[in-house]
Amino acid sequence: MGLGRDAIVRAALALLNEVGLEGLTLRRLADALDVQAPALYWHVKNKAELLDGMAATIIEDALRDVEAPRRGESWVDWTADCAHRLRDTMLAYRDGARVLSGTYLTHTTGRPLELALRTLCDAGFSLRDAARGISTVWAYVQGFTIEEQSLPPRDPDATRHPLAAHAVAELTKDADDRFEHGLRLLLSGLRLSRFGG
Amino acid sequence: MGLGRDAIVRAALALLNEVGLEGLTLRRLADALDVQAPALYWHVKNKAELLDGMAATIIEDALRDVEAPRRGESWVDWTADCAHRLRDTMLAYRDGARVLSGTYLTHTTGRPLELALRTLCDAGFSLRDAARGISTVWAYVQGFTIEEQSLPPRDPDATRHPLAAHAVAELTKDADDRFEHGLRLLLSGLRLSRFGG
DNA sequence: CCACCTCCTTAACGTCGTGAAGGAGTCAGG
DNA sequence: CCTGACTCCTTCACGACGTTAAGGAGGTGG
Repeated sequence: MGLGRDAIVRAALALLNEVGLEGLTLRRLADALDVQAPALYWHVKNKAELLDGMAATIIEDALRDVEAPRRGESWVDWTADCAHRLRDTMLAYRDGARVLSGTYLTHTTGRPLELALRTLCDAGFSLRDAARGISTVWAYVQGFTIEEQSLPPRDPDATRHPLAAHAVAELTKDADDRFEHGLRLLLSGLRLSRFGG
Repeated sequence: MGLGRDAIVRAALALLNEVGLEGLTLRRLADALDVQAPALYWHVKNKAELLDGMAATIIEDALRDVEAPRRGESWVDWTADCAHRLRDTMLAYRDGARVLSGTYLTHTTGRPLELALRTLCDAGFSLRDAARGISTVWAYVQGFTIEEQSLPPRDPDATRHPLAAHAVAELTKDADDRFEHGLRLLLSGLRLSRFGG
């Protein structure tokens, strides 16, 4: 028995939901595991490495049971499904998106990445365009979710910037719809670019 | 004379380029200003507020001299220009994108936001669609640039995931082209959605 | 001359990530 | 059964961090 690196990462993710990224401290984590703080260093090199492990775990949880598109499922819907899985899993943890911040989509995602590339190539994309397309979707998902998990926006001066005031009101509700809308925007652009470009 | 909040924020941005976000400490910043650390608290409430000010300054620098589209300039190119300005300014500072991380596009950006909304509305978008479109572009820019400024990706196992290996090789060069490519994807999707949707 | 306000200093507190040294437990070899 | 060696954890300690409290120097107005 004892700790094990995986148990530490799981406990860190659980603790993250209680105290947030700012409050995630090695001592608190050690407390939650009934252990003294330096004990963690036997299993984990750094706090940075711990955060890396947390990010990898989040991505893995999100994409673990992604399969190749079913018969009749378009690559557009398949890709949208992956994007939703990623966002949902990030949202499942407080500051989840910021934990992934700066984690390349290639961190421990060999299999899902391979699957996505194959799916897009089968749909007629060159490998290069498939790679760029996936990377674009990933950037969007991450950017959107980071913002979504941040503090709400300040209200602009409604008399000097009336459109902005309405827009902010619009943007503070219906996050799910907004995500879906932007995602479809991106994917329809991608579909449009499939041949030549 | 003396410090002044603005001088502090400027010095912080300069220091950011030397030591990075992790190394940006109030004591070091105070040193750079020939002052003791607690002196900063006369001008700035928190370190958090300082980071907020840095983020606001970056956005302002990026969009300060954006004007309404010139005659003959399409809204697509105008929007792409704004996106490039944002990315370029973020890239001008080490960890620039992470500093903006979680800063809504409405932070001290009343005027540029208003301009963008007006431009898209003039192009035929509803205010709602204009707001969602801009927010989508912003999410993409931020997500892309955060990733761009992070550590390079790990190489996937080339024998188990051959496509992924090629894709990663593709994604580690030509960041400018990749950014432009994804941006155009997004904007062509946006153009497509202009009426109905 | 004195009181006040502004802006800075020095001292200090609690917390953080992390390193060094060592102690209990297990287990293999003689 | 004893003795190392290895694993995993403890205790102790260090330097750096953000931040607060108290107070001093400089100017300004009564």
